[in-house]
Amino acid sequence: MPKTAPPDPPSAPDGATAARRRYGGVAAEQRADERRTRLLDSAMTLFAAQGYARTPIEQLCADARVTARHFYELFDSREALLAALYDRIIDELNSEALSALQAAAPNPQALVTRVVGSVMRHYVGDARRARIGVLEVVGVSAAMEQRRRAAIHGVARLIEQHLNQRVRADELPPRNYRLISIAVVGGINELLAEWLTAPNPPQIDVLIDEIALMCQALLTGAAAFAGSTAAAAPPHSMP
Amino acid sequence: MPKTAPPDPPSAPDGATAARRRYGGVAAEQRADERRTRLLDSAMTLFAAQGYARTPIEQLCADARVTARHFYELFDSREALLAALYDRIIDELNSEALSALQAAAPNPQALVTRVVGSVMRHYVGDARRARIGVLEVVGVSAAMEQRRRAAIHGVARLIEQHLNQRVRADELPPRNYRLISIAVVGGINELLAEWLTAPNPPQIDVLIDEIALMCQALLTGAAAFAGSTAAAAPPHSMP
DNA sequence: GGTATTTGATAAGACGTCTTGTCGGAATTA
DNA sequence: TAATTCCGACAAGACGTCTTATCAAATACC
Repeated sequence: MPKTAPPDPPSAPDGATAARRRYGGVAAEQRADERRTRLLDSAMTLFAAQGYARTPIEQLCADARVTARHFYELFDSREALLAALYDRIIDELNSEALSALQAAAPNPQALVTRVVGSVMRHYVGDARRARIGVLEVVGVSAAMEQRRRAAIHGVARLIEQHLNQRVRADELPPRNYRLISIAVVGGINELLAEWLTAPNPPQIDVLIDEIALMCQALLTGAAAFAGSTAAAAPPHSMP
Repeated sequence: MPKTAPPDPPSAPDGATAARRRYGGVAAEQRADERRTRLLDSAMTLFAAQGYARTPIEQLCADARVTARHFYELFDSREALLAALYDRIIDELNSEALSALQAAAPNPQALVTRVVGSVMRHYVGDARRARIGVLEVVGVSAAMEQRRRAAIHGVARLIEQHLNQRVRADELPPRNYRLISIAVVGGINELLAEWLTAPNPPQIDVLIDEIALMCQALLTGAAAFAGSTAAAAPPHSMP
């Protein structure tokens, strides 16, 4: 029985591309957005609670009340979901840092303390955020590592730009501060990992004070090296 | 045909526990050691070249000329092999750091520069070592992360002990330097990751100078904070 | 020389997850 | 009301790896 190919529907209902219908009173796009939001929320909770590696798609879908098919319409893979979540986390972190950096401060020391405090408090404010951003995205894949390192670069660049401002204000010797900035971000990241995994971590304020003090010490020491060896070193590559 | 159970061999040839025979002129224990060494060497090369995640046991065995059965006699899993390799790497790193720290130096500044230089040069001397120790062990599993953090703690403890020596010599204000030490190790680690993944990294000496300078700045700054806020802070927990 | 052990190689089962496909039913538009 | 689209649930194939079992050949002991 030669069954002829089904006739092409008249209005090209590709499902994904065209002519999506309202359902339950909400537009197709909005429904997709809601699913996406639910998935991101579930991922935020489940990835933080039991780890990314131990959270199968099935569980994410169940928690978010989304079917597997819809999941794959929104994300190519579980890792893509993690990447989207991480991007959101890092975007918020950068916004927080930027606004804190631009706020007025009586003196440079106070600015450092304030920025460190507000950024850290924001990051740790939602425990899930820090846990995912610091611990869970680590080592997932080569692509994810690249993304993570790019995020570190982003934050480091904020620091570097601020240091360059201080150079222009003659508070610091002119120099390429790129690597130092990266090291600072790496150090803070390590301290956060420490804090997150410690059995009975101290108050977050202890950590914040420690970080702020470290930054101050670094700045004080750097200012003392005005005529040092590498002060006029050429700009580093390592992009 | 009821085949009776095979009689227990008289001398308890458990294979693993007792009475192993010589073969090819070498003792059983030595044969196992050689297999173990070959596996560790192959792991060092393959994990560094193509990554831990993309190196199946089969390939390790083929490269090391060891069969899967022997692999499982020596290691419980692929991760156990990575752990053994990592332990070896970290042990060597600590030895290097310890001997560099105990060497005589004309002044404290020179000591820092020398220690940083020799440790870094050792670590990067074999590119496979740094790549595995810095990049590949990351995020493999919860157990592996714990091991990695323990290794960071170990190196940080060396730094901390050295700083406490300087406190006793009145070169630094008394204080708990544990978290700062951890942050320094984290920062260096991040710089190494940066260096290892950069498309065209600079000479390693550039990185070493940068790290040494950072340590100097940190020390100078810390010394300037003799009467600071957290100077007499109680010892942190976070074990 | 005969028997037992070790070895190397292959094969096959197990495992957990991803990914896609199908189905009836619900909601919507015409 | 009829046709269409969307939803939720289930299931089955695919995939890659781990892990164990089997077997013949090489080697050592008696």
